[in-house]
Amino acid sequence: MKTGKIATSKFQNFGLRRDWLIFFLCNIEDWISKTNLGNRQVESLKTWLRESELLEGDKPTVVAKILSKILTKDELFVWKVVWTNLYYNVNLIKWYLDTFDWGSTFSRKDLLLKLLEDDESAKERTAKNAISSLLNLLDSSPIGYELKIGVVKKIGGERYVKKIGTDNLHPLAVAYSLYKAAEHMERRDFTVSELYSKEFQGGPYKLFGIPREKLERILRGLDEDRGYILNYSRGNIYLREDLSPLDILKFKLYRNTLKVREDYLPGLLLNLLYKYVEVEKSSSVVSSEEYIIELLKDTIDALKEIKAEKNRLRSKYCRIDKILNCRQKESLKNFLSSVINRDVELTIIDGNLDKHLIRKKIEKAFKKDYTIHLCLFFGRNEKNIIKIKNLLKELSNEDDFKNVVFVLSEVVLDDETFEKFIQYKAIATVADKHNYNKESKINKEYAEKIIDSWINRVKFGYVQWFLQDESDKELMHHLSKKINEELSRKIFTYGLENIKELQKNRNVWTHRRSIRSVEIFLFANSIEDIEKKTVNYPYRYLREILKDNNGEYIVDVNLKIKENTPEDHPLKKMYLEIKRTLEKEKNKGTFNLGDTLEFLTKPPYGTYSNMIYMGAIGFIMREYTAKLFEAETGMPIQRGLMRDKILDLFKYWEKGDHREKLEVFY
DNA sequence: GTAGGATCCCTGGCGAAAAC
DNA sequence: GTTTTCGCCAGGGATCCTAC
Repeated sequence: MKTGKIATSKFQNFGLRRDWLIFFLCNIEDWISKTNLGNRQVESLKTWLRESELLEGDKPTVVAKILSKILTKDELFVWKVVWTNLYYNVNLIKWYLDTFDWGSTFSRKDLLLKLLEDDESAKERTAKNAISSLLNLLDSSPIGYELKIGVVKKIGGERYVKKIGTDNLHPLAVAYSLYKAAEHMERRDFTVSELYSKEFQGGPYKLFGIPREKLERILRGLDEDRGYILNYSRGNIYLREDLSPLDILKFKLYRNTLKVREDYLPGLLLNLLYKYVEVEKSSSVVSSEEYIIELLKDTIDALKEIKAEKNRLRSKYCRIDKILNCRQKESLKNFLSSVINRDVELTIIDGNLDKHLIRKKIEKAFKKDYTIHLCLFFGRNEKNIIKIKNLLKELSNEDDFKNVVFVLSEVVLDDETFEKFIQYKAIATVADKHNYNKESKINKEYAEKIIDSWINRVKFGYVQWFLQDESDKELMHHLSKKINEELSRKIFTYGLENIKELQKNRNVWTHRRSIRSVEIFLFANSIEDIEKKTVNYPYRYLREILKDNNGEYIVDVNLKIKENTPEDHPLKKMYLEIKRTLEKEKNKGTFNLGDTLEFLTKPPYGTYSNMIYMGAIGFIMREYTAKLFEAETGMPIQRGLMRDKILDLFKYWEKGDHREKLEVFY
């Protein structure tokens, strides 16, 4: 490792994020050409990958190639290897692990002050950048929130880190950390006691905070594994001379290929056996024939029970939407809507359902007219995918579903994943019945992790989308941008998203009431007036309502829409349609403004309560100030009252409240 | 020695969230 | 509703490294 400086800005303030590493490991040969990260992010990721020993120059290393194969089976193992490598290559990580004790909590400020104290040459800004990278790494990767090497929490205005540690260490992760330490310390035998000393350079305690008792159990297990990995006796660890850290990774890869068989050994059965073996070891009872028959009877009963439970669960979880829990559904929704300005409503549908059931499900799925309606479909195999594609082609062309974005994941829920999920669920249920609470909990977690890992593959895989007569293939993590920039405009043809500059800021799209936005446009006397009132963020984006895509105003100085403005400009279109609709109400007596203008909330307009739409309606309703009268009082609707009517209008559209206040006449 | 690319570091704009 | 603060991110200059 390079000696000296701890503080560094070489990570550009970014941490190594889970999504980044997964994306890299899924595309190790061509990740640079496929990535949509910004230039500084790529620079940061490259640095993290080099320091993690996954890149050499711009080429993936053997370690990267092995980890890419382990990733889908055991993602946490990958992070343990990365963390181990970072300790030896990044002064900042080494400093963090060497300096702070397990179990302690410290604020961002504490970290900064300690860093400035320990690295006197560091400038404050550089130290801040370094801490920023470290916190970002802990906050956005499983190193922090799953391995609990630093759990980041915001208390009040400040971020705090709690260095908790984990005892959930794979034996081979322990072995890897020991062989890494051996490489750096140039010796191959250690004592457990020295692993727990402050001076030891790495090892499973320094890196992961594993309790001694748990570590000793893992070491005994490794020793009993025919001494392939290491020998352990009475607190002494002897590593093999002919093995390197890389060999441990190869061993893990080999184990993974055997894992399919292991998975079918029911965990509950193993637990039962361990339990009996422990009893036997601690007592002086010699196994009798009867005892063994009794033991086998119990285990065979357990196997039968698990088998029956599996059959029951296969029908219970026959549909993908039943397999996913709320958190997993939410995670997919957040992923798919990450950069979409409008709210998104998502429904997840199993493509194997009958056509009429699918139709019914979609009809019930969406509650609001102004949101993006997303239907995410999953299949079970390639043949299935072809069938679903044909179905979606048909549905997307139907009039009832012309505003629904259909998305089909090309990553299928394969039999292997499904069976593993069922296996763990079945063991958990049986364990629960027999009051093996710990086993039940562990197996429930395994089942969830199997699906989490599959969701991960889905997120970085391809999808086929269908909207009206169009369809295309896209990486799922690009779909959100595609919807925001293209598909949303296809649904809301006269929505304000058609003004490109308005898409640049999310705040103005956030669902909220904004009296000021209404007032800015309703009360203005001239364009200068509007410009003056929209100087500061976020209001400055609102003036774009009055511009076209070339940045030219579509209104004259007196705020009249120019004659030559194309009729498909969203604001002009809304203005004309409102005019046409209200004209019809002239001489007809009292009418309800909310009902009459409700068409604006649906496609192709998609009006809802946010800063830009409230501003736009404020602008359009200028025309009717003092021309409309309130039914209840007979009073003319002047500016102030018009503002209140507009606020009521949005409330009525949203919640159905205040309808009576919207009764008006000409 | 020099050119050009890679890396390191500082600065500041912007958006989102928190505080007022 | 407005102002302030914090974190994310990019631009760009300085320095280091490497190939010629």
